[in-house]
Amino acid sequence: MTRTEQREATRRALLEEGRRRFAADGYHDVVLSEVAQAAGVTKGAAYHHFGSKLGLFRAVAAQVQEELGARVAAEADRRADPWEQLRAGCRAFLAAGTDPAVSRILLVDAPTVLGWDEWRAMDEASSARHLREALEGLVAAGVVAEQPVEPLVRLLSGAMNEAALWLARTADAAALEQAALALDRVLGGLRTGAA
Amino acid sequence: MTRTEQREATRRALLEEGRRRFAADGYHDVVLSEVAQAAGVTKGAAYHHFGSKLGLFRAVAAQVQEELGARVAAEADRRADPWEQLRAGCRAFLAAGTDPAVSRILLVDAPTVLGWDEWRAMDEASSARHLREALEGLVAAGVVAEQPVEPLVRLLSGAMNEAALWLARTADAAALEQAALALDRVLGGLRTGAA
DNA sequence: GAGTTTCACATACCCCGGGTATGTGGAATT
DNA sequence: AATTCCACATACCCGGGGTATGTGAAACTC
Repeated sequence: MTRTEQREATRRALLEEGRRRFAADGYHDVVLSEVAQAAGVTKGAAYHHFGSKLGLFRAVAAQVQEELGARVAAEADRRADPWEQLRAGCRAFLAAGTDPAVSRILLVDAPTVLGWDEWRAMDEASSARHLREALEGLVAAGVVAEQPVEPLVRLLSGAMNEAALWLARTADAAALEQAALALDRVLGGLRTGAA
Repeated sequence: MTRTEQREATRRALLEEGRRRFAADGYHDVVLSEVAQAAGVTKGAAYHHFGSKLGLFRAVAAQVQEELGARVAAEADRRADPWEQLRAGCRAFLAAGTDPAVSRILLVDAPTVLGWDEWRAMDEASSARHLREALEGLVAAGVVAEQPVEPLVRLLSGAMNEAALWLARTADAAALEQAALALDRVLGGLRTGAA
């Protein structure tokens, strides 16, 4: 095995095992040497690749965040109408909350582990950006009333984050539909010709 | 000084210093022995009163939460109309986010330190309860469309939590008004005779 | 293709800080 | 006045993040 191959292999193994444990046990309860051992290497490898426990977490969170953003975007792009794209994206996000990797890592631990500012920057780079662009497009198209988009993005982002966490705890299948309907009503308040 | 007096005094001192440090530095970066020392006692006192570092944090968070709930309720009670009460309460909550004790302790650290379930139970006992009762009242009065209130509470609670954190970072005074207006639009979507 | 360099780790160690077990002195009880 | 009680103080343990250094095999040089 060539060196770059080996390097990539251990890096992936650490990332994978870290993701599994961070999602299951939370940042604080994960011990780095155990992650390394389960990945077939030692703690030294983890520090060589990620510099610190926080570094590994950051890499894991970034990966999960990217995947989530892609999933939401993909679901939105299956619709033609911009308003339906927004709705579909929101629903996809809510559904994604059932994945502990999303709920535990991204929504619960990341803000306090990475700090709120870095977390927000990370969120902005993926899922929040889609939300912002969708809203800006709707404002430009006159579907949503002219207004500063930034506060709106924060409100909706927070609403969905919390709702996703709530859904993750309530195994009720009907809850997802209820939350989606409630979100529809809330979003409906933004439409210009709101009925 | 009598014993119960002394007991209360050290307890209050620890609570006060802990609150200050948790708000300023975050749970992880606070070292318990330093809190105790600044409070004029030793680590032993802290363990005697609160059992663990987490115990102290729990007590601090509960206190902040209670204060916040009272503040929001007080602001709401200054209005007569139920709909205006809801708006006033929401605005008061958003404004409260500038206090690091609220933003850092309650909104950022508490969910991951106490666990999301305990955090939610705590939130429910104070601020979220007011929101639920307000919404239930409005539904009963026919102002808000008949629907499951639970998902709605989660959505709005999350929206305001995140918005409060955002406001805490943007020293802009206009931002609060923008966020309040955006919240008005979102809430407006819930009214039955929505215009 | 032997020697040299590089580098991806492994090994051994440090040390901070949460937690615990036990001591103590003064208030409360009898 | 003697005893009990209890709110702490003191001394200690130890898990786990971080670091400094060693090592062996791949990659490069001539």
